[in-house]
Amino acid sequence: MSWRKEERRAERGYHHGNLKEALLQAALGLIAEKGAAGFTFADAARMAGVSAAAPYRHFRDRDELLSSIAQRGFEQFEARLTAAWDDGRPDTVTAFERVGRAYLAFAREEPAFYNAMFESGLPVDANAALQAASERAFNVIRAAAERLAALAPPGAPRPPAMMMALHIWSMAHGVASLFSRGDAARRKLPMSPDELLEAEVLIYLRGLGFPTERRPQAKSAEPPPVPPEAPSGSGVPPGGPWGKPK
Amino acid sequence: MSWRKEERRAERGYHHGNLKEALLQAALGLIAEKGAAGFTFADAARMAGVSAAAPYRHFRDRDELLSSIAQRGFEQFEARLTAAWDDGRPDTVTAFERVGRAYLAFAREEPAFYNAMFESGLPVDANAALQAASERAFNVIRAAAERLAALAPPGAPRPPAMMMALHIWSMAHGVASLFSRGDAARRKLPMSPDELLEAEVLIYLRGLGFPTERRPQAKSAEPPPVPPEAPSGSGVPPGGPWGKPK
DNA sequence: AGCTCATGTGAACGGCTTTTACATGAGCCG
DNA sequence: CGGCTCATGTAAAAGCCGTTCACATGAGCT
Repeated sequence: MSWRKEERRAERGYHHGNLKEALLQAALGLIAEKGAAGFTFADAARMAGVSAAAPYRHFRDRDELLSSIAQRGFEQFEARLTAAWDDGRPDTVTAFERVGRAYLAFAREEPAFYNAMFESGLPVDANAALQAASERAFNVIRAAAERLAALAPPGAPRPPAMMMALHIWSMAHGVASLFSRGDAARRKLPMSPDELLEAEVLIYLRGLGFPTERRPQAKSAEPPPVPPEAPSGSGVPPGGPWGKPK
Repeated sequence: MSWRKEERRAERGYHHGNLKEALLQAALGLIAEKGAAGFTFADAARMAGVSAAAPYRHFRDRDELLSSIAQRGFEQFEARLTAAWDDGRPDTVTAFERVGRAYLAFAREEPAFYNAMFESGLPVDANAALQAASERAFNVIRAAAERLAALAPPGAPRPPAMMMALHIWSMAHGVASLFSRGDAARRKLPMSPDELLEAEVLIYLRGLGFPTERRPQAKSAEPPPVPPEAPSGSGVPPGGPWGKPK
């Protein structure tokens, strides 16, 4: 197999042709394997079949490659959250929970992106484009929270949508960081991270007085009536959001 | 100032006397400054005034030093959470929220420990002692949740204490990670991380049907009556847990 | 065909981690 | 007190990484 390098060189010639992309892909794989801390610029170059100095033609330094990956991650993240939200269909609460699950799914299925985005220790404001991408992703949650806030039961003071969005974000991020990723997933739990987060969000929404049942809503007209008997029993499946304790 | 090294050597002689401790302290300072990723074994040695090879007499490798710090961190963390809980005085809900604030305070005031414990990327199960220390810290939250669960309003199904503990942990960790530490703290927020977490926990507890007012409770006898008018107004300060929207 | 400039190479520097052979001296034993 | 021993520290070296620099290559334009 020692002809590999020469052959690769012969195949591609002196110039790679698409090195930037190849480096991003290589780095993605390496980060998925060994984490952002273990990832090495030289390794990525080797994997792409170029010398250790070549990457510097495309990235100022290792950090810039990392933050490029983080930026892409935020873009894909935004796309997945947007798809999960699906403009609040079929009803706001259901869609909202789907966003929560999408958050966890992303953390689980794209560990490299998630790592670069949230665990690589690179400063949020290092790159203006990065920060913007991060904000766009958050804005999906924020917009969803706004729709949800608009459905708040009348009478009670309306919760600020921004606060709700931050709360949901912190729940999803907390569960993902602690229980849903790599080594952390090895902590033994009585339930899956998905179930854990779903219950958490349901209880939270109930605390805000929302009906937490899932059924189609009027488009955006009158909010469904809150059962007058007591919000604590409103529409939650029997046993509450956490199922029956055995 | 170039006599410094020789003088230090003269002061301490060939043997340091307390190198292990000195290295831990040096590492703590370095991690606080530059994060666990930027921290360097060689730097710690330099700071302690010894050669780069000396640390290997006390730690198998860099990771072992890191996990020693994480372990100490979990011990101090446990102590602070235990103090905050204060065995549920003056009432369970108040004490519970104090635990939440203690979580954030620790993340803020001991960034080096927090970093080593949660952000250094070292596997949770690398070290049995580390894992045990981590579990002891979590058990404080768990025990508090158990006391809280015992106060659950009668009639409704009782929430599993373990689940509550995990929920609270994820909220505190999410807020700390996203908003309360280093670079992340630079995200602009409409409220302080402490307020954010407090509101989050209050809403969550209300979602479980808990009275979220703060007033002395009977020792552990009958839970205070839930005002029959509506849990959504029960004891929460005017404006709800989030203050008045302006 | 010739030129130019983006892209890739190899060598070199300094720094880090870890290992190895050797140095030192604190504490114990006789 | 004298000598031994072993924990603790040192210097040197190997191997890796990030980064820079002068130089090579060849794709695309004129």
